[in-house]
Amino acid sequence: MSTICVIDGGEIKMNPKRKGFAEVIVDVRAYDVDRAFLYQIPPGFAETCQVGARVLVPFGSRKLEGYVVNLTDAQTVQEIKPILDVLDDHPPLTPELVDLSEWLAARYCTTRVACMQAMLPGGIRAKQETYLKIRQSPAILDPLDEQMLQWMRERKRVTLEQVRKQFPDADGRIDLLIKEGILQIDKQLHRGMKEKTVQGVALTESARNQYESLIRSLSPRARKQKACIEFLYAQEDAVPVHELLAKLQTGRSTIERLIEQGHVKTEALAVRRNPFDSAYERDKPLALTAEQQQSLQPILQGIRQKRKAEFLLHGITGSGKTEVYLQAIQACLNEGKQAIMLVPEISLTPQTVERFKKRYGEAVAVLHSRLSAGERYDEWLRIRRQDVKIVVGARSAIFAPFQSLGLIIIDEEHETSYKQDDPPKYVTHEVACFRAQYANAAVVYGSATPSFERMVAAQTGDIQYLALTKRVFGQEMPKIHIVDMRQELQSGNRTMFSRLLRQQMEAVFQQKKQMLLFLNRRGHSTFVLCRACGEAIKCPHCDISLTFHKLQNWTQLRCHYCGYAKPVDSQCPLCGSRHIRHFGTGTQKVEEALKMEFPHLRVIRMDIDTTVQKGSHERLLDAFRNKRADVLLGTQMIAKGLDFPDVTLVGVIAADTSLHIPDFRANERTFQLLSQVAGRAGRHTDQGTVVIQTYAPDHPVLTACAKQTYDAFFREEIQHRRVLQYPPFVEFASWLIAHEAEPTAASLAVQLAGDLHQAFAGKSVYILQPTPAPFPKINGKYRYHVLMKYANWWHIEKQMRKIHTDMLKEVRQKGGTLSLDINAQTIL
DNA sequence: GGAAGACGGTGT
DNA sequence: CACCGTCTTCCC
Repeated sequence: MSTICVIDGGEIKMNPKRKGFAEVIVDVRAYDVDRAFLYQIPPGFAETCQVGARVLVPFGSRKLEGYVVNLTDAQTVQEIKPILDVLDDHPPLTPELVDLSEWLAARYCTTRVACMQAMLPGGIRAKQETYLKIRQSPAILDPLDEQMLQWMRERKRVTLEQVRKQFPDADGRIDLLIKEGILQIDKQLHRGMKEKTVQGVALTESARNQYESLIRSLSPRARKQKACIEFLYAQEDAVPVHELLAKLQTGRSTIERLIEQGHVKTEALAVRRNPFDSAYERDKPLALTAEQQQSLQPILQGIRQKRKAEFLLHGITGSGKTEVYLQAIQACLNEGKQAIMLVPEISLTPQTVERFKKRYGEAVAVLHSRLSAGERYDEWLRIRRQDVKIVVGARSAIFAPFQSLGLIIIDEEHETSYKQDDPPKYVTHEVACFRAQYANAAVVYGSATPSFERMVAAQTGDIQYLALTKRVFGQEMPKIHIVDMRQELQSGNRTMFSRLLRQQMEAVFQQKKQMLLFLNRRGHSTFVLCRACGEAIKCPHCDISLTFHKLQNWTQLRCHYCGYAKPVDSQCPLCGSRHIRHFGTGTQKVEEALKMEFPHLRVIRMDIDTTVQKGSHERLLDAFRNKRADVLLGTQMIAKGLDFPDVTLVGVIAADTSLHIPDFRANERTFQLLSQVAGRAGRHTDQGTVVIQTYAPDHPVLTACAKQTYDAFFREEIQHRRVLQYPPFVEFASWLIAHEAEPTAASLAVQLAGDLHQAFAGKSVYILQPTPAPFPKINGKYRYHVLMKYANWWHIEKQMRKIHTDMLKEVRQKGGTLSLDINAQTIL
């Protein structure tokens, strides 16, 4: 792959008034150092110390890494310390990404470094390790201390961390031993990830110049040495030493002799840690259907035009979205620009990667969580050097350091994984918009069940709507049955399998096909449901399910949204039935029931319990794919991205569980989820069957799902959102306070809510009552949250930032923690 | 985040 | 007033 490597600063401006000072953000995640510090640029670093460079600077009494965010001519009189070192050959951050980090920090109310760290591959930064050494071993020692010292003696180097882990309650004793001079701490800064190198060899200048005479001067017995020199003479660059030795069938001593004599020199050769084991056969673009063609055309225009353009590609499963992406990317490359392709981590399977590798070969870099730190770093470096044109990756690949971006694709746009859940808690599509604006690029959102946010934007014309309504190979969509579990109960079927599901299962197994059994359970927040009428008990104000709380000696139903609370009903408030109970069936329970009722079936269960081990996920899926089981039973994790040719039946045990999650998006999510699961059935030859069991068969989500009518469902549901002022018509921010003492947590939350009320009085900002968070106690800390909604973040940003910093101080001081989630995607 | 100074309690 | 644990401050 021959690409021109353009790193910014490749062309050095011959400016006589070169800026002599750098504004640096130090690599410390704390709010009071979240500003630029000024440093002198020593003449020696004038060329390398550019915006985006990673530098080493003196900071207080320490040396720290930091990032240059601006170059200036300083006017200040105060003493300015010099930069100590520039840490990379080329700045790891582009000027665009430096700007983006500033925007991100403001948008998501976080520190600048947190944003920069999110943009860089983990492991690039230096890591400080604290080692513990034994200075002296006194004869008389506390037996516990002796035991610890013995353990340390048995290994060469131990970190403080390791000792702490091994001896959990030894903290105080370690401090004491240090003070007594028995132990010593030794802090070392380890340089971050580097390129992997192998030893390479080449002829030295002098050997090359005097080649003829050198050959002649060799003893006739030194045949191998001669061969070496001849081989290296024919080589332009250094050759990895292991390759040379293998080629010439000789050992290390040959080459070492030549090195000693000064004929051969060694040099470190960078090698790529390549995560792909095989070269892929290349393929060609497929012929497009008329619909695909119609969708592709506007995207191509969008790539060519000189401003940002956004598209929503709404295509049913099997309608060939990926081929549209691939051809759009081709057009982008033809324009000399680069492309980012984002997919949810879960669907970043070898098959997905293969599709891109086959079309674009070495021009593709892949970034996902299963790469080793080294592989990830190398892939990132290939991007940074502009050696690749395309990145396929999960969320964080949105920060790929490309310099002329032409296209960003966000596939399965509606997936929740596009929100990062630690700071900066960014929403990927917003980052995409920033970058597209900056680079005048096109953004394509793809989904079979688009998020309401994107649909509304399409309606208002902010993004262009493109639809794929037909399957490429004309397969039938699966047939979806909704089963009324209330009737099952009435007819005396008290099991968790309806008669229809049972019957379908039998048929599937007789035909030696396979099935997925989906248990739709999320969160442990239990809601209360009437098994007779199918109603979940909801908050009278918020249209959100109430959550069942068990306190010491009484139970209560609570609204996590507004704080409304009432006692638990013993009978249904609507129909008076006593068949009322709180829900929460686990996968184990279903597995037991399956074994009881279908003892001959081979079941694979996939949930958090069976997939904690690394690689177990793949192992279980492989076993199922190889037909070593008839049923794959699981939660969300079996809903997405999987493609098993022999699955003809999908069963959903109880759709209600996700329907009644106390979140305004519950309906949207349930529809997306059920559509996704349904899509797992009959993807190949046979038409698939889907059986969805529910206590609320008339619920609009379920009727829409049965008919697969996304548009009608969207039109109806969006009305509720508009009336109740939920996103996308407003935006949520969610504050969370945690503290060991419940009253403190509660009072801090009340104080926060008070501050917010005061700051935004008279503005169209709604602050909801502080309530216990959905998981009210985690790790011994009581959690309270305060939700707020507003129309435009930038109208409240300054005040929010102030409240955030003030409150953070207050909460920290009292020993608690505070976190803030801007544009929260859920109110849980 | 973390070192260094300020602070405030305790003990001879 | 030295000593020590904890809280505050400052870092170009």
